[in-house]
Amino acid sequence: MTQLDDLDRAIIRLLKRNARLTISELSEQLNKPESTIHFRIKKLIEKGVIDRYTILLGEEMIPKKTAIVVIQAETPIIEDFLERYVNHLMRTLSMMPNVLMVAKSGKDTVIAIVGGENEEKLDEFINENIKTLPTLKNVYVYPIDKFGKGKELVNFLTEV
Amino acid sequence: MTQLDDLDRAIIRLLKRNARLTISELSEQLNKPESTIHFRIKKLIEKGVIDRYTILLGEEMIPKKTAIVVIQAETPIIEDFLERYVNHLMRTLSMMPNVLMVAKSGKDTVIAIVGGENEEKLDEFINENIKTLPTLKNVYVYPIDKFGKGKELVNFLTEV
DNA sequence: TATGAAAGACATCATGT
DNA sequence: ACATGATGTCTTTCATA
Repeated sequence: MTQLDDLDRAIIRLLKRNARLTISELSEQLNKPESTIHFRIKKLIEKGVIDRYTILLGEEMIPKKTAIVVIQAETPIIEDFLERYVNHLMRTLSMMPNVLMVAKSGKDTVIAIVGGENEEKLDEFINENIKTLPTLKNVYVYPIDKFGKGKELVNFLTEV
Repeated sequence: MTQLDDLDRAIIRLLKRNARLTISELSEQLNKPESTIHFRIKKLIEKGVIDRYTILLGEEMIPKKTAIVVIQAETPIIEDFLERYVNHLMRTLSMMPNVLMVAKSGKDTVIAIVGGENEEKLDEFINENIKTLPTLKNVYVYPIDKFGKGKELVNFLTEV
């Protein structure tokens, strides 16, 4: 594990908020010479602490309404079919542009984060494209009414 | 709503993968003049299509094990207490560094994405810090075994 | 590992097609 | 939408401590 000092953490926090801050701006805000900031960032990237730089899309590009959907597959008579079916389910869901995240939990459960332009279109998508998938035991839908933390995951996960 | 053309989308996709690409690199990869790329990016930022630039943390900084936790609050005798209690719950969870995301669904449900160094520490955290919260009706824990899409949300949400 | 200075690369802007 | 060139800013490298 890599040990970070205060300067490393300060750089990371500032870059998380705005990765377009120049080295000279960082140097000014943190009262360190440009070459030091440059050296630290280079090391952080080399060590893999900073993985990569990316962009977040703005409000007008992202779904206005999201929901977390918990999907449970019916246990088939032949055990081995379950794993294959759940994998197939994950691939199917992953391909849908409305589906922001897909994860597997346990043998028979798939959890997805789903987005839509508004509440109606989101419900429509879930009813027509998820609840209709074959061989499901349960589908629990948790519409998100308000984020308390991590709201921006939607901006991050949205594709164009 | 803003209408994007193929060039806009191509720029966004490349910047999502690597926001440190220079205008000249983008210009080369997309076979368009630098001035055009520069102009497009400027417009995309002005229009709010690109919200901001950020960094993702690497594997060694992020929790190795995550879980989605669905928390239902007990309905109190006095209706009005429920909203206050759920809001309090959200604030409490949001302050925990292990908690990557918190969202409210309906009147009595809070959903969180929680991370830990490994399965044992994650379970410990959930058992000691979440299941022990007062006035809960149910806590469903869905440990994530595998991501099918959106895996990087963990890199995005992790703080230092 | 930290720093200062210098060289080279880059973004930005204005102007014109 | 694209081309070009002028300008100032930023990154990167290297020598030194």
